[in-house]
Amino acid sequence: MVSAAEQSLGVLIRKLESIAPLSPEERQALARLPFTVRMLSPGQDIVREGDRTTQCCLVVQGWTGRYRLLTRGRRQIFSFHIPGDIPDLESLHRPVMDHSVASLTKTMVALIPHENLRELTASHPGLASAFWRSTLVDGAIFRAWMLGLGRRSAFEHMAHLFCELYLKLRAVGLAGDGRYPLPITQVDLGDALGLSNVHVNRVLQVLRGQKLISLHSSTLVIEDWAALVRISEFDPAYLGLEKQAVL
Amino acid sequence: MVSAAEQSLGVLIRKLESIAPLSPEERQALARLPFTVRMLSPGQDIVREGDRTTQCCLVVQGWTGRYRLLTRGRRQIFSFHIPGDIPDLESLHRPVMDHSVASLTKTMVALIPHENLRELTASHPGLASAFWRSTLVDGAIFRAWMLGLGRRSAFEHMAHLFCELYLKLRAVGLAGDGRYPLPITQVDLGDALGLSNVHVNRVLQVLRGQKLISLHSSTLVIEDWAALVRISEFDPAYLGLEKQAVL
DNA sequence: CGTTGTCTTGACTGTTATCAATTGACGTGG
DNA sequence: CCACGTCAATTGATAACAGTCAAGACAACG
Repeated sequence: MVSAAEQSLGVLIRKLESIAPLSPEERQALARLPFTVRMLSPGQDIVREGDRTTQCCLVVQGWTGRYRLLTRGRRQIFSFHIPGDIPDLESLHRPVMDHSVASLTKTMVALIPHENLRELTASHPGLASAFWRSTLVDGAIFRAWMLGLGRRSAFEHMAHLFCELYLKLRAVGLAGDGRYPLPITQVDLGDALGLSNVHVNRVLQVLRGQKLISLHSSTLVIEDWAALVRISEFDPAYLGLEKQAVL
Repeated sequence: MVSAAEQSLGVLIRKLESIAPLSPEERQALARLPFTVRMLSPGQDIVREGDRTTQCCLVVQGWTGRYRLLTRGRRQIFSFHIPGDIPDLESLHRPVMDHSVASLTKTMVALIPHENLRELTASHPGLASAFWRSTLVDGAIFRAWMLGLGRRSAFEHMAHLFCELYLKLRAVGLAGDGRYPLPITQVDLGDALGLSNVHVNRVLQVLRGQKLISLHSSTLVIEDWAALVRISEFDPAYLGLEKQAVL
């Protein structure tokens, strides 16, 4: 049996190792972090726009997303966050949130006080640098999404997202063999892609019809990686991952 | 007569002061930076996607933008950068560019070697923090643009951008009195907003027709700030500026 | 076994893109 | 000073992509 705190530490280490190798001292320092674990059902806010935060939130199980709302029920999701991610890492330097973070699935998060993260990064510059690089990769992903929102068709945009998610999940061991769990609703997908749920549904049907992907019980199977990459003009450089054969 | 290097220092100091007050020591350290000045005509690339950089680029005069291209001539501009901004500051930590930076107008830039910036931030944590905050604000602006690209109408989105630009320019003394220079083409505006140039033109006509703005010889005049804020649901919190009366 | 949320489908609407042509502004050189 | 060239802005006509509304099917879960 693995305790929740051990699991939190595990996903965090796995994520950081996907950015840079960790020294034994760095691992020990991470192990001393106090993780306060919380379970969430889908659709619960973890932090809200306008909140002044004093802790960060590490995703341990499930998916979360950052988002903002507009009038008339419009929502834009800015990013998906998977185990190992710290969606509100920026709150360390800008404590007042300009957006919200919510669970998209059943989720386990571990809360870590800013204080402890500050000590950690002050005494371990290598970890500070890994956290910063992770923030910059998030920024690169924002730009990739902007390109999709502004200039790709719904079809290309969705194909691009599925490529991105595959590499992101695989980097932390949550995908492989051309498949991964996609535990979110079509509404969430639409709010990330800037599309209506109806249109998401139709575009998914085309992607399946063209044998690019298939979906069975919330598992996405990539049936034709090369075609997905081609039509969405996907170039993985922005994700900052080590080069690795894809399939 | 002000030398180009003095002018570079001036805009940089003004920008940093809009983020955090500077100590005399910090000013002196900034003054010791070597600025290599370059003049550019509109539409020239400063750094290109894929480049491995060894210096950063400070905008001294004119506007620049970050962008990426897709097939069929599609372009998405991710951000506008005005005097005082360092569009490729992130290259300090991720030297391989995942997008390009280009001049949008006649532009003066000052190049600063990474080396010198690293020395500067290592010996002046206050400056390091100001640079990071600036990077995080850029990230917040990305999210604001994503919201516009994904979920606002063209009309709302453009109104929102005009509000944002007013506050950004005013923060460094380049706007005031409800007006500012808007020296870019409708094509550039469209590539930032995810719209065709034709549609940009038509939306501009509506904005003028409703007496929200007017445009004379590349000067944008805000005729009805309150209405712009209302229709675009503009909330300036994300820009990280000090509170200040708007008009 | 019914309730609830999610997915799916059809019909229709609307925003924005595309294509093509014209007008306008500005700088240059004769 | 005017003719010309160039680039940006504007206009009109048409098409395409994606949204909205409404209803029904399906599936998970208590």
